[in-house]
Amino acid sequence: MDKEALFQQFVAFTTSVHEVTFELTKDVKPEDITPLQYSILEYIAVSQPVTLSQISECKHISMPNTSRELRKLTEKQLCEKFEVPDDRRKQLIRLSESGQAMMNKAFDQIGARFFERIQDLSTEELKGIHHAITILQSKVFDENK
Amino acid sequence: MDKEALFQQFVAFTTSVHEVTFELTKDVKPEDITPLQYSILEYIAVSQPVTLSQISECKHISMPNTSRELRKLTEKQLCEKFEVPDDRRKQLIRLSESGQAMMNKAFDQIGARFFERIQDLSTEELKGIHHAITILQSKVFDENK
DNA sequence: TCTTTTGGTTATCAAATGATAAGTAATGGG
DNA sequence: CCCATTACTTATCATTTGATAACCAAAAGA
Repeated sequence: MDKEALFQQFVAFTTSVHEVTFELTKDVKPEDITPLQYSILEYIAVSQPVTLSQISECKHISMPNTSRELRKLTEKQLCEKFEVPDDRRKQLIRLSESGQAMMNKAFDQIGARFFERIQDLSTEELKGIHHAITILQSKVFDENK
Repeated sequence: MDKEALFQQFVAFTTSVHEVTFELTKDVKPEDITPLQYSILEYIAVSQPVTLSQISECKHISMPNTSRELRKLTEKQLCEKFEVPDDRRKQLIRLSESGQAMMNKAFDQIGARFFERIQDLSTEELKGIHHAITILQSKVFDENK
């Protein structure tokens, strides 16, 4: 097995993934939201409720900057902070109703483009894709190395 | 075949890919080079020789900004511009020797991390991965939809 | 030839992001 | 109870990036 060739293929593949996700998500970010803020909202949408520290760590943003962006997002009424009873230093973040609506709309658009992209594939092929993703996810892109 | 579930899996997968590529490439960008400049160099490295317009289009950077970043890169002696005989408006960009050396070093580091990541896998598993990437590349992440 | 288009440049400005220092309040461990 | 640590905030500054206008020269088309 030629590992070097596999690496080449891997690099080309990740490039394609970045390019395609760019295509799928472009223009879905609503007006007056910065890319960074959108990516934070995306993370909250998937993982809520989350703490500031979690956002900071997972998105690789320093705590001061995370705090700043989150203030802006709450000012825009897109998410809300809740105190957590057992540790009054922490705060749990959730999308607000309008924030949730916004992200639902965004995901709908992305989904529509995704379905368009796979529309011509047979059930067999879709199964193959599901299987391929499962393999890669578990063997190469798993978080714990 | 539940397309909705496949979409969920797809989203989680692309997130993992972004995360892993971040881990693989972090700290490989040499001092005094901005992220944007690094990504341009990466593109040149893979696709050289390229024109300014190609960089602009593929990396989604406006021509003025592409021109600016490229000027900085040539000032840093990391790439070189060549005139193209049959159309004197165009310029072909290539990595300079030191630019090539820099990118080789970066790719070596990334490769080392990649190999570490797959070191415990059997030949069978590696073949499976190769196959999985081939499937996804052709059916989902192909450029022409 | 005249005009339009293409490929690229320069200059300038605004906005987004990153980095750092300093501070508060709550928690937890001795 | 004291001290260190955690979670988060505020303020400030530098850098990076994005966006726009105005420009030049070569090429291509009528």
